[in-house]
Amino acid sequence: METKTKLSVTEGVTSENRNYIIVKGVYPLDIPETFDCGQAFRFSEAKNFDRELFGENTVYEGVAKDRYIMVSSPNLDTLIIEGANEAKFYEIWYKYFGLDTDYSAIIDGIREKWGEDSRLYTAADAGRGIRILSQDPWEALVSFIVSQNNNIPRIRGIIERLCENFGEGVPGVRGQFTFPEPRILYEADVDGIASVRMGFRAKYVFDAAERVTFDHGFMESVSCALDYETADKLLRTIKGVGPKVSACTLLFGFGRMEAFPVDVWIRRTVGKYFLDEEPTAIDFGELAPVAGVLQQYIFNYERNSN
DNA sequence: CACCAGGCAAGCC
DNA sequence: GGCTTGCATGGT
Repeated sequence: METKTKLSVTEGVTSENRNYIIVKGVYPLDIPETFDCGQAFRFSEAKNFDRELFGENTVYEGVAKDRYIMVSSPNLDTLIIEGANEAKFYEIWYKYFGLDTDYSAIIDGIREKWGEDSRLYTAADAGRGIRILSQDPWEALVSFIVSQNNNIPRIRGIIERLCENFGEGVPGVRGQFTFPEPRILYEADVDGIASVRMGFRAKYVFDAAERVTFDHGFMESVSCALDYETADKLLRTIKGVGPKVSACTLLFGFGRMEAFPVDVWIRRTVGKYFLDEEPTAIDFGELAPVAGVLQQYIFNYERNSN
């Protein structure tokens, strides 16, 4: 599902002397939907932003790949990023925002396989601006360990405190921090990690930090594993990483689009989508390689329709 | 004040 | 192997 349409990138500098780019041809991409659907915890709506550049559109800000950016999507075909030039866009953000994947083809595929009146197509259509972000694997691993038996607002708070306490300040911006390196969290020990009020999850994050710090090939082994099952088994040798956390880490951090995280929402509603099939035995057909995208449409739709 | 939150490990049988 | 229970913390 490689994307075929060409993007057009315009770059410039704001009156505040910040780089920006305007990318056209990104259809379908919706920034608020993408950052609010529970896959990333460090981007939030910006209150102060350059109205000359962004107008009255909703703007999100945050740190990814150790860089601070402000982003908006004035329509589903346009992406504006402040804090990047064209070279950095192709080097970092093109992949981060999933622009190498043809989401129109996925949504068309859903309509063809399940029909226009199906609940799955309704969910996909409603969330058609969602994209699976390609996040840092270590950040994704820790974030989804923290997510277990937890709610999204509190997950965000915990991750924010973790970065404030153990990350590094991003040069040139106040109050923005990088995600802490494994070794820093290992050295902080369980008590230090627990100080950001993540409760029983601190010992799991410590176990992950210890593993990644001292087993240098670990993340690479997960990344390079030929089949999904091998990567999944490796991740689950970390304490606190079960099927759900592993699937989310592989989907959002390692780019394994075939991962299908089964959480409470999926378990509760799977029968409305797939005729009482077991979540682990769903027939995705040709869409199996991107089952994670379908999962995200369902998660988003069910969570918002209450 | 119970109950729940993008689950999991440990302890049972 | 499958099923039950406790878990830190904060929001409703």
